Amino acid sequence: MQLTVNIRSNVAVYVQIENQIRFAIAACRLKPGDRLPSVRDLSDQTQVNPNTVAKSYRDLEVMGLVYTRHGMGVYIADGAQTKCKKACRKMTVERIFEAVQEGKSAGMSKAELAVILNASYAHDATPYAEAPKNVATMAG
Amino acid sequence: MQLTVNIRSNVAVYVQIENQIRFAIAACRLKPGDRLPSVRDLSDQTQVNPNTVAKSYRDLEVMGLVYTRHGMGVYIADGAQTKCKKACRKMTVERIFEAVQEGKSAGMSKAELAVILNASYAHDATPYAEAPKNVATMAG
Amino acid sequence: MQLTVNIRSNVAVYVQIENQIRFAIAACRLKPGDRLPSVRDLSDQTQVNPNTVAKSYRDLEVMGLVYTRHGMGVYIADGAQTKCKKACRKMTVERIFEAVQEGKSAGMSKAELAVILNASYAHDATPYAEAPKNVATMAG
Amino acid sequence: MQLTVNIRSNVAVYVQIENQIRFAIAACRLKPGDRLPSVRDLSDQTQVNPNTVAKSYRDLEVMGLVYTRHGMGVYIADGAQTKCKKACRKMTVERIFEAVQEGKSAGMSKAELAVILNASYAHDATPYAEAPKNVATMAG
DNA sequence: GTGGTCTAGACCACC
DNA sequence: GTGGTCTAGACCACG
Repeated sequence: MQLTVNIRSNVAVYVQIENQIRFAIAACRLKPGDRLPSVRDLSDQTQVNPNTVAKSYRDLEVMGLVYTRHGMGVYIADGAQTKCKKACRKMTVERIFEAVQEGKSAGMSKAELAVILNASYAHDATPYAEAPKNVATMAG
Repeated sequence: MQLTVNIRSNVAVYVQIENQIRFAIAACRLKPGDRLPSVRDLSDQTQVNPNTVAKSYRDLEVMGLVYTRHGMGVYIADGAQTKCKKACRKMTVERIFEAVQEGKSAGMSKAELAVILNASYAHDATPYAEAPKNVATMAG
Repeated sequence: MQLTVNIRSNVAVYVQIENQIRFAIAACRLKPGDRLPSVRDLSDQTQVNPNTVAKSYRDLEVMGLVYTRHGMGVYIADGAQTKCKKACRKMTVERIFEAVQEGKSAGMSKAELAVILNASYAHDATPYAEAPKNVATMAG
Repeated sequence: MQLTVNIRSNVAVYVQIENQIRFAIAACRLKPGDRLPSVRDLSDQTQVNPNTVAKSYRDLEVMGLVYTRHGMGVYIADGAQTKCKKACRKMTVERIFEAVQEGKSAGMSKAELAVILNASYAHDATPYAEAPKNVATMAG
């Protein structure tokens, strides 16, 4: 389980952590029973304040995606994948929907947007990295 | 020039106003020399505090998209469209890029994402409205 | 008496009018007894709202630089030159002082500032026009 | 980082703050990565309302000179010095240019203006203080 | 603790 | 009538 955090992103740090874990669950890179890195380890690894990591874990527990075994660590809960897949899909739909509405409103064509989507999909990026320039230009 | 504000959106009100004006400029619905509605008028129309509207107008001025003639009103600046088109496109590219990376990371296929994009484009929404359910489900 | 008004200047229109008349008095281009253009003529000539021109004339009268002969027009007052020269000099001193303090604070040398002054003086501009690029660059 | 605000200046308070920071960046007294004083601290120190300070910081962010880490503070951005130096120089050039045009128009000689510049440079003032009388008179 | 947003209301300057 | 500035205070989100 490798997490990356982009401090300069406009997405809050704790949300970045939560989402990466949720995506990993949705994509089966994390399965029920798997153990998450300890707060301290993840904090060291990502250079993020331990309080922030703890908040992410707490939120995930509230969502019912993980459970804590005191003194043992934090584990993926049963049924997490089903919940995650639904939620992740909804989130992605909403974000694409918003972006598309904006693009339309600014006069962009459907074809143009499709090109951007394809170029984005072709690109492999660490989560929350900035979009590379060629994505923007190749669709220009 | 008709603006709508969605108080329930997670996007800040003043950003909603700024963006709608920027999109309008990018799409030539507002041209250099056109006058924006007065702060008070827009405030009345949208039920938003005048200070908030003024904040939007000030930001647009800092971006060089509008200029103020004191006592007269706020006007679209020369060259605003060029600046806007670039900036709006970049913003849309970034948002789609992020959403696609998230979707990929959660195990969604390119075809699936394309369907969402098409469904979104087909839908006519007021800016900053929530995505309608059928967009999510029809692509499900 | 030829006046020019730059709408895009950050200096208020009525101040631009007042100052140009004051400078003209200080430099003896306008002498006691000379008649100013009528409010209406100046308004037509400069495309400025008549109220604004009238305000300028009123201000100048309050300063004791002009006097109004009802139905006849507005005339330069006796002793106007003495008053103007002092006031104009003071104004110029203050503006240069402020600009120099700013330049120093931003790390500019005295020599650099002197070059800018010389370049500015060499240039003949209509009042309140933007500084031409070569002034900025030749001192770079 | 010591800031002073002159309430009696005709320059808006928030602009005074912005400019002092910009000059500090241009002169390398503030470097990329440095943290600005917190909004509340600067507010206490200068006796200015926190909203006003926040407005300055926001504007600087729009200009790309600083970036915000939510909950952490505001930091000088990479490349800020280059942007600042250019902008500060341009501002100073414009102000001197305008003042010189005014002076010329009022009949002042180049030598006279140079004397004022030298006297101003020799004087050490806190930002936005009024020009001391001797600057005006020594050049008289 | 940090900054961000929004409201409310006062006062000023310009046209 | 127009926009600009500043204050005051509340509430939220982030770390």
